[in-house]
Order: sequence, then C-alpha cells, then structure tokens
Amino acid sequence: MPELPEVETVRRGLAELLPRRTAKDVQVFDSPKSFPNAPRDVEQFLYGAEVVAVRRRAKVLIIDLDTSYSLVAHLKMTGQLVFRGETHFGAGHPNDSLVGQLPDRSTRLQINFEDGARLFFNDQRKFGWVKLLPTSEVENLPFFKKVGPEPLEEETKPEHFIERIRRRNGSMVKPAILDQSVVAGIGNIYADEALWAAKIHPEIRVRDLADEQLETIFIEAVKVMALSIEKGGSTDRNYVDAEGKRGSYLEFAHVFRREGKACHVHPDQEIVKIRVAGRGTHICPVCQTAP
DNA sequence: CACTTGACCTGTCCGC
DNA sequence: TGCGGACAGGTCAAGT
Repeated sequence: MPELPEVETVRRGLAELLPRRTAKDVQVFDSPKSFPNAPRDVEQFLYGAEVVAVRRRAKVLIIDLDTSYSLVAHLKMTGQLVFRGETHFGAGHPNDSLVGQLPDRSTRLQINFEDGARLFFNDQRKFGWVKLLPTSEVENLPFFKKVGPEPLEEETKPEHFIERIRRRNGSMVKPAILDQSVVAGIGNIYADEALWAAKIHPEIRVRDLADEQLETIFIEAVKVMALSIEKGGSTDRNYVDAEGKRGSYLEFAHVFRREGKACHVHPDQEIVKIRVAGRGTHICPVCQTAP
C-alpha cells in the first residue's frame, strides 16, 4: 500500500504529533514480524524514552528516541500508524478520522505515552513490522544497504536514475522502476502514473529506451509523487495518515484504478488494465504503444 | 549477477 | 446466501 508519498505524509503527521512525548509502555496484540531483533524486554527499552525526531528513508519510517534507540516501521501493503491524543492544535482531529475506535481488530501494536496519547500500528495483512534498534544500526538494515537514492531530494539527478536503471537493461521498464535499488519509494501506483505521463509502455525493455526517455520517466515520477504529497497521498482502501484521514491523490490520477474510464488525452480511448510481471498495471493503449 | 516467480497474510469482490 | 478463486499499494527467498 503505502509508497513514498503516503509514508512521507505519515512522517509529516507524526513529526508534528510525537516529538517531546515520552513513551510509557507497549501492548503487542498480534504482530509476528515485529520486534524480531529487539532486546528481550521491549518495554524496558521504551519506558521513559522521549521522541526526538521522525524520519523517512525510502518507504521506511524511523522514530528516533532520546535513548539512542529508534522505532523503525515498514507499513508494507496495509499498515497504518495512527495517533490518538491531545494535540497542540487542539483535540477533535480524530472526529473526521477514517478509522473508528482504536484498538480494532487490525491493531497489532499500541504504544502508550505518559501524557495519555497513544500510537496504534494497524495492519490487516500482517506484512508490516516495527523494530526497535539502536539508532546507529538502522542504516545497517539489509534493505538500506541496497536501496537507491531519494528521488525527491534535490541532489538526486536524472543521470543517477539512468545509471542505476541501466543495470536492469534486460528487464521490462515497469519492474525496473519498482526495484527499490534503482531509486527509493516508487510503488505500483506511481509507476503506472509516471509511465503514462512519460508515454512509455510498461513492457518495453529498459535497453530499448533512450536516455531521454528514461529521464522523462524519472522527471514524471518525481512530479506525480510531489503532487501526491500535496494531496496527502493515495487512499484506495486502507491507507490513512497519522490522524486517520484519507489522502485525495487518486482524484487526480490518470490511469491507476481508472480501467474502463476515458484517457485524459484520448477521450475515445478507455484505460486498460493488464498484468505486467505479476502486478496489476494500468495504461492508455494509445498513449503507450506496445513494444 | 540478473531476472522471474511464489510466499508471506487477511479481506473483499466477482461469478456461479 | 454461499462458496471458490482472483486479487490487493511491498519485499524477500528461491528458482532458472
């Protein structure tokens, strides 16, 4: 579910809500992949720890504590991190939340703070996880060892993307841009949106694309993800932000979940859904001509 | 090494 | 209304 824009939206919310709060305890409901490598008594390492910052790298959230430990979370397909408690901009935000009373049956973890605030990790499919790691070891996670640069950072240029995606010259272009070692954070929604905007068919091999076409894909991916962050991300079914609210990017999408609807460039052409490398894929067959 | 496929889970939707 | 099967936004392990 959550891709870079969704995780970044959650990060921005948590960055407003969590710092300076002190953790008290944690309840683990049912989260088999969480705390696999944590110290034996997680609570002992969480009790009295104050949140100092909330960071993001790729699709991973990092909540830094003042104890030299960090809570590290991956939401995978259906994870949510939802905050409940009094805020400096007032209570009442939870009233327009998409999620109801918490905990609910998808709640896997609940972190309680000394001031009564609570942070819920909900995850219908249990693919996601939360780890507690020494902050200095976060960057040593295997995933971080191979992940590519952040596409929305100024210093990440199209040529960095081109150099990395060329390592996958034999692959079709869609699975190549979903590869997190090329650039971080692109998932199924923004892959389809970027390829439509770049007028590139997802099944074309990377080797059959000119550098200029690859550059266009990168620029369009950055544009759609930046717009999505402005819109609070894409809510299809599960995704909500740190206050439990949905994002509105899909109202602006050109192809994702628009099968059977008119292409915004060719009104007589319907968006078609196909399967590419095992993933549902949305294209305009006129904008994006097959290889 | 590069590429593809299946597995991890639960819930929902669609056709019979 | 019930039931089986396909499918869902992400990664990883194992296969070729």
